[in-house]
Amino acid sequence: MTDASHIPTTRSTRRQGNAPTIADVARLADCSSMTVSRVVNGDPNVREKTRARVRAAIEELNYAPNRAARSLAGGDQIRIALLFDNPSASYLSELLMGALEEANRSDIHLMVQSCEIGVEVSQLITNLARGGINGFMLPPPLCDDQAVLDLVSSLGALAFAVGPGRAAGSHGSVMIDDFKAAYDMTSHIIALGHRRIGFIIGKPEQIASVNRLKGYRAALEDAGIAVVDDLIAQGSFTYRSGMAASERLLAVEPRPTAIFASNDDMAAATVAVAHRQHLDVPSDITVCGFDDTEMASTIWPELTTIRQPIRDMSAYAVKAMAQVIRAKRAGDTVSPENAILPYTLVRRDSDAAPALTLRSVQPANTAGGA
Amino acid sequence: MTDASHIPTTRSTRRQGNAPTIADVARLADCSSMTVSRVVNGDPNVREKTRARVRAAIEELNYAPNRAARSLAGGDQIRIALLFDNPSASYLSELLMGALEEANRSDIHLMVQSCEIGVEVSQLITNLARGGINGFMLPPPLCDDQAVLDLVSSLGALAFAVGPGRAAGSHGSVMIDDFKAAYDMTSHIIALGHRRIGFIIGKPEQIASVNRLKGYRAALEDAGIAVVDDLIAQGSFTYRSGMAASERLLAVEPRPTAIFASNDDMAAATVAVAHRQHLDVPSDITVCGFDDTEMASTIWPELTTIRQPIRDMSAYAVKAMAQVIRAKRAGDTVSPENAILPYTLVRRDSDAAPALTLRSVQPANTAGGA
DNA sequence: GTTCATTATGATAGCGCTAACATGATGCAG
DNA sequence: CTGCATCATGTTAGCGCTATCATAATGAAC
Repeated sequence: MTDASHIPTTRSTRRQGNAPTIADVARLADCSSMTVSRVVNGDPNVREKTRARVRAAIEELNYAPNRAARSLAGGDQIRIALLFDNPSASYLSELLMGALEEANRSDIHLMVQSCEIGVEVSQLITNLARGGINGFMLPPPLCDDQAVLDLVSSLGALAFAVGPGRAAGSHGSVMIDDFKAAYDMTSHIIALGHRRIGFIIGKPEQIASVNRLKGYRAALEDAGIAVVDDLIAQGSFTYRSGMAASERLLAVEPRPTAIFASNDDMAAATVAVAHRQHLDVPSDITVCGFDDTEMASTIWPELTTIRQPIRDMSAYAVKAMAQVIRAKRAGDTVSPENAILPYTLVRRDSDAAPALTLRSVQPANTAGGA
Repeated sequence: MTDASHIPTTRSTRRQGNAPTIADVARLADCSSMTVSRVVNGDPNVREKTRARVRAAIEELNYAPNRAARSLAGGDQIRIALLFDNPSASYLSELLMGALEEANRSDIHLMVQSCEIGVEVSQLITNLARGGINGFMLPPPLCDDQAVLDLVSSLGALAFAVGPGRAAGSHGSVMIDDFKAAYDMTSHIIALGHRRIGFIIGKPEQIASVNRLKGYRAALEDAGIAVVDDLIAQGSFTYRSGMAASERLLAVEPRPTAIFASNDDMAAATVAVAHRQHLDVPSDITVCGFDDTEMASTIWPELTTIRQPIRDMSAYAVKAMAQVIRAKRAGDTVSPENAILPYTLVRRDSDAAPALTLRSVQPANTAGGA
C-alpha cells in the first residue's frame, strides 16, 4: 500500500461535526490561521484590508472559535468556583446568570457548588483548591465568614465576596452601599409625608442588617425626625419573623403610617398582616422592602423596594477575579478591588402619602429630634 | 548551540499553573499516559495491579483531567443551549442547577440563554444552531410552542422539552404526570374529609393546566363527589389572578372547605384572601398549591403542594440529549425518549380536616355524582 | 539605495488529552 | 513448542487553537 497520509484530506477521521475551523477561515480568506486568530482576538497589528477579508470569511462560514481548543492553547485557564449556601432561589438564579454569562464570554471555567455551611465547607474548599480552583466567589453568608475567607487565602486561592456586609482588605468584593440604600429608601418614605416610620431589622449576624438600620436612623435624624425605639422591631429575614415584627409594630399607638422592612420577605409578611387587620396598602399604610426578589413583584400590591444589581455584581466578580488571577500569575501583585455598584429604588405600588395628615408637605429638614 | 529539545524539561514555557497532567501521573505510576487515560475513563482492559498503581499516583498528585484537553481530543464535543423565557427565579435556578451539574459531569458545553418569546426567538435559535449548538433544552413555555420545536428540528438540531404539557413525538421530553399529580392531591384533600373543594385553573394556553383540571375532576368523580362548576374558577398562574379567583370561590354558598390552586402563587394569593376574610388556614379552609416553588415554603402557613423534581428533570434532559446526539453522530437513528419522572406530594401546614363536619370519614368511594 | 525600526504575516511547536493502530505479553489448542 | 486468539500496554498522530519566534513587507532617516 502506498503512503497516502500526506494527501490533504478535507476532514480527518477524528473530526466530528462540521463546524468550520480556523483553518477553513484562513483558506477562504487566503491567509494563515494565525492571522485569523489575530483578527478574532482583536490584535491591532493586522492590515485593515486583511482584517476585512477575514471578517467576511468568518461571516460566510459562520465560524465560531472552539472554546476547548482556545483555552487549551491559551494556557492560562482560569477556574473559579461559585460556592453558595444561601438557598434563596431568586438570588441564586440572578447570581448564576451574571456569573455564567461573564464566564462564558471570557472563557473562564465556572464551577457551581452548593454547600452547607459548617464543618464540610472547609473540606470542600480545600479539595477544590487543591484540585486546581484558582478563585472562590462567595455570596452571603459565606462571604461574611472570616474563617472561610482565611482558609481560601491560606490555600493560595483568591476569595471574592459578592454582597458582603463590609469590604475586607485582602480579598476582593462587590457590594452595594447598604447604608446609603436604606437611607435613600427612608428619605423617600419621609418625602412622601410619613413621620412615624417603622423599621424591621434583618438577621443581626449579617452585617448588612446593621448598615441598613444605620441608614434608616441617619435618614430620620437628618430629616429632624425622632428615632422611636418602639418603631424598630427585630426580624431575621424570614416571612415568619416579618409577621411577628409587623404585628408588634402595628400594635404601637399611634400606629406607624409606614413600615420599612430590611428585606422583601419580611415586607411581604407585613403586607399580609396589614391586610388581615383590614389596613389597605398603601392607602392606610406604606410598606417597603429591600432586595427586589421575586416575591416583591409577585404579591399584591407589588412592593416598592431596593434593587441590588446582583447579576452585574456576579459578572463583575468573575471579571475582577480573572484579572487578579492573571496578574498574580504574571507575578504582579495587585490588590483586588472592592467595588461598590449602584442600586436602584424601584417604586411600585406599596407606597403612598399617609392618609389622614398632609401637614408638612415639604421634606421638613428643619427642627431637631426628640 | 546544541539541541536540548529532547532533554525532558519538567515544565515547558507554555505550561501555566502547576496542575499535574496525565504525563505526571504516568511518570509516577511508571506507565504510559495512555494507561492512565484508560484508568481514568474506566477501560476494563487494565490489569488490576496497574490500575491500583495509577490510582495511587492520581491520589498522590491530586490529579484532575483537564476538561478542555479532554473535549478537544475526545472530538465529540456536545453543545447544548438552555433557552428560557419563563422568568420564574425558583424554577430557573433549579433548572440551572440540575443542568449545570450534569453538563459538568459529562463534559458537555452548556449555554444558558435568556430570550423573549416572539419574533426574536427564531433568529436566536437559527444563529445558535448554525453556530454549532447540537441541542436545545426547552422549558415552558418554549416547549409548548410547536413553531419553536419545528424550527429546531428543521435546523438539524435536537429539541428537548422539559416539563411540557404533553410529550410530542419527534423530540424528546421529560415531564411529570400532571393529571395524576392533580388527581393525587385532590384525593388527598378528599381523604382529609373535604367534599366541597374549589379549584383554580391555570393559564388555559398551557397544556399542563388542562391536565391538572382533568385530574381534579377525575378524583372527585372517582370519589363519588359531584363536580360543581361554581367551585371551579379560571386563573392564569399569577398571584393577582389567584386573588380574584379565590374571592369568587370564597363567595360561593355554602363556602368550599378547601381550595386547590394549580400553582403556588395562586395558592398563596388564596391564603392571603382567606386571611383577609379572617378565615384561618388550615382550620377554616385548606389551601393546596402545585409546583413547590420558593413561595410555597416562604409564606405562612407553608403550603402543601406538589413538588416537581425540576433539578432531576433538567439533569435527565442533558443526559438524554447527549445520548441522542452521540447516537445521531454515530449514524444510529434513536428516537428520543419521553420520560415521566415521579413527583411528590409535599405535605406542609396548609391542609387539615374540615372544621364543622366529620361526617363520612371514610373516602366515600360509593355513590355516583350529580 | 542602504540601514534601521516598525508593522504585517507566516511557520512551527506545543497545550493535555484520546483514537487508532502497533506491539508485547499471556494463554491455550493442537 | 508452534500458531493464533486475547488481553495489556505503548506509540503516534492529531483535536483547534495560540505563543513564540522568524520572516517579509513597509516606511522613515541618512
